[in-house]
Amino acid sequence: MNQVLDPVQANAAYEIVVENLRRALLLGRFLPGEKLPPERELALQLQVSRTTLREALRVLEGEGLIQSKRGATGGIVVQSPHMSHHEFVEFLSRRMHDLKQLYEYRSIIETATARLAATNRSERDLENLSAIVEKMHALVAGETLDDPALVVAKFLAADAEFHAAIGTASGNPHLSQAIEDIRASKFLPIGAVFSKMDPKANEGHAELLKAIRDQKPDLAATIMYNHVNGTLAAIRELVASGPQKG
Amino acid sequence: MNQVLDPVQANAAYEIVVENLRRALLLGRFLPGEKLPPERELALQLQVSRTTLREALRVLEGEGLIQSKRGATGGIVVQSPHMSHHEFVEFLSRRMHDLKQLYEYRSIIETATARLAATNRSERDLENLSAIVEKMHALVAGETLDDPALVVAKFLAADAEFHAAIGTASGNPHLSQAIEDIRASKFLPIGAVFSKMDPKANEGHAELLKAIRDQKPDLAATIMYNHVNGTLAAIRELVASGPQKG
DNA sequence: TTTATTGGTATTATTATTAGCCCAATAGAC
DNA sequence: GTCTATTGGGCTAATAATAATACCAATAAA
Repeated sequence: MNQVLDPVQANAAYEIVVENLRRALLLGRFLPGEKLPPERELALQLQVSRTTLREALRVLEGEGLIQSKRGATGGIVVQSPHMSHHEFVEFLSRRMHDLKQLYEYRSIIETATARLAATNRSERDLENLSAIVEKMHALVAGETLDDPALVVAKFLAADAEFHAAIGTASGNPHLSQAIEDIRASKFLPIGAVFSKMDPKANEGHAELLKAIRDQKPDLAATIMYNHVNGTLAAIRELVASGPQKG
Repeated sequence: MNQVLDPVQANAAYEIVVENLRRALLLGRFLPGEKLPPERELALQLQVSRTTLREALRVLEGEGLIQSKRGATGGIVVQSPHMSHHEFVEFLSRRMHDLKQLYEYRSIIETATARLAATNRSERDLENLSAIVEKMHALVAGETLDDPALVVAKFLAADAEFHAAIGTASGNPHLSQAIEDIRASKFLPIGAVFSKMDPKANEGHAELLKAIRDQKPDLAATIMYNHVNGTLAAIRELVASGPQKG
């Protein structure tokens, strides 16, 4: 008999915890500077022992995503991403092939989702989407008031929420899941290009919401297509212009 | 802090093995009547202990997918599916809501994949696809010679291969993965409706191959769309007509 | 009858995970 | 300044899952 079956890799519990927490961090469910729940509470929520949780935390600490501090005001603090412009461009150009494939996939998924959402959206969906768009608008408007890195992080978290909400509005859980998976992909640096394209991206969101509210599937699909591929174009531009600069 | 994180479920090793083997069986990598490799060899391939493997085998035996026999000519024998027509219709109508969502998703994924494949296919891809179509043609032609249930199983395995090959031809691994995941979904009974629609489905495959060979993306997409939704329509018909019959 | 091949079973490590306890640091309350 | 509450850090013993190994039982062909 041929060698038909791949070895199974029995994931250690702490590895699963790492993936779980990393996903939450990448989706912006915890912002830089914020603290995660105390270890004892986290262990309860995740239903693992504190030992196992701590093993996972050491991994994430090694990756620079979190940092632990002892004491009454201590805790598990989320760190902000830390790549220099040069490192980031380097990272992007090395991953360009994978990124193109990921964005091709993302474009397919999210375009179809937007189209469906325009048909199936409920009033509740529209309320959610409006609230998120307003939140992003406020963020962009008040940009100078806060730490810029934190504003970007908040904007990205809201952006993730927005796309997730469109997934919900589509009514198809497979699409929702796919959107979240793409977003949580370790190599999807939607984030760091946003300093360049905040206003435009936010306009796109407002247009998209309108198309969904007006139940115009084709228009919603077109806007989403341009939105996603606009991000990819921005990445390409960055990579093309980067090497000369730095 | 709000209850933001879901409990992790540390999958037992034997559970992962179950999923692995079940997926292989659902994808038709082992046909009914065939034997899996001996336990000791399987354990080696999967890189788990024989104890763990056997635990997994007991689960699959419980599900009626395999059966173990001792002795020199014994082994782990793959069983054929065993639902009666009535049970099957019952199963389908209970799952109709999930099925609609799954097919909606499948339609999106596979239509986009066919479109890309028509552009990106290599000569090697075309050879693969031709070989599979021919194999299916031969199966349909020689239908009376063999056990009909086995012919259906072989046809389904080839069908899975065909769709997977289009995924490969698209050049996008995310789409390939999605296609395989959908196919392996426990509740996708592509299988049992095929006794009704063999010839038509096979014609669709030939047309699709032609469109991909001629590099006509829109045509390939249209054919795939009709192909997938034709299957769903067949399921709907079955469910609609079933209750009166049985 | 022998022998090779297979699944079935039992025993004993080894390892991962849990549960529980106490220590060390930190900052606010008194 | 001294408590006190809260946090992460570290240790140990118990438990459960998994692996490793050996041997038994059935089967059929040589």
